[in-house]
Amino acid sequence: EKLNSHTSQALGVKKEVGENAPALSDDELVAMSVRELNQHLRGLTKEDVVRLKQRRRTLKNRGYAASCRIKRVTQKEELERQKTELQQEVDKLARENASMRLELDALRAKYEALQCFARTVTRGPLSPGKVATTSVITIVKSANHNSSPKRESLYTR
Amino acid sequence: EKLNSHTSQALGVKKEVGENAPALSDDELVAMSVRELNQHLRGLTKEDVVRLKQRRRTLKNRGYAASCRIKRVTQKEELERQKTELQQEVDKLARENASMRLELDALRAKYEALQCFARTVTRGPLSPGKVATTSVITIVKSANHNSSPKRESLYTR
DNA sequence: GTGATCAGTTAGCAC
DNA sequence: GTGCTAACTGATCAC
Repeated sequence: EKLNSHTSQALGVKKEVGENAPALSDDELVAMSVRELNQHLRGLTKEDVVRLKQRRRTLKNRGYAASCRIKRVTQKEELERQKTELQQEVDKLARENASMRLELDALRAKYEALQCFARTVTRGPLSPGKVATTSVITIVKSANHNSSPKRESLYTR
Repeated sequence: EKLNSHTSQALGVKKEVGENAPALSDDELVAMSVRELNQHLRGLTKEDVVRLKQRRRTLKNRGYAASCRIKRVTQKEELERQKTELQQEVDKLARENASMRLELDALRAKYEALQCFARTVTRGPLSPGKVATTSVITIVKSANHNSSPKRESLYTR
């Protein structure tokens, strides 16, 4: 917005095109090496040398400020990116967690049912097998309705 | 650093203490309401009025710039805080996940062991009712190997 | 001397 | 007119 439209005028940099100074542009001046700069400094007033060096410094500073702002923005974006990434990981883990919990509950129920069945089988080797079969079916049904993990754990340990 | 040490001088604000202008300080001027300001404007040159208003505007802008920087820093800190929070949540969920996976594996092992046991037990007796019992076990067993929730539901319901 | 960053200033946008 | 913010500047620090 402010841009550098004024610096070359308001800063009072001389543009004596009649001399050996070929009216350096801001871009040229800022890109110049110190060696190159010194060549352009020949035949200039000591005051002009100071002014030109100061203009160069100011132009450099302008660039530094720009990269500073870019860096700031970049870092902020990076933070937000990492935040999004972490949030996705949280979601993924939470889903895994939930499905595992379901699986665990289901397996506990099945285990419990099998346990009851095994108990009845080992307890009554003399009684008719039809009774045992019927009891297993009943247990499987009740295991489906009972989905509380806490009470189930009493049986599995 | 630069501070406001120059503003009251370099900006050329008149401090005619001999008149009815009591030499406003920066703090006073910036805290003043428009109503109050107008009272202090009485008897001043139109030029001075403009200058004083401009000084007020500049002082205000100085404050705005400061709060803008504070806001920027605060937001960055907030982002980092949220990031840390999310990272902790990830760690917590990952731990839960790992322990559940262990629990699941352990339970699967126990279940399989019990299943083998039940199989051997039911194979022992020679009564005629065993055919029905064996078939029930077979159903339960196939439900175990198949850990997909969708297909499992076919057996548990 | 170079690069980075802070505080202050200015321009310009939005309300 | 008020508040905010991008760009710029000068001061200052670290290397």
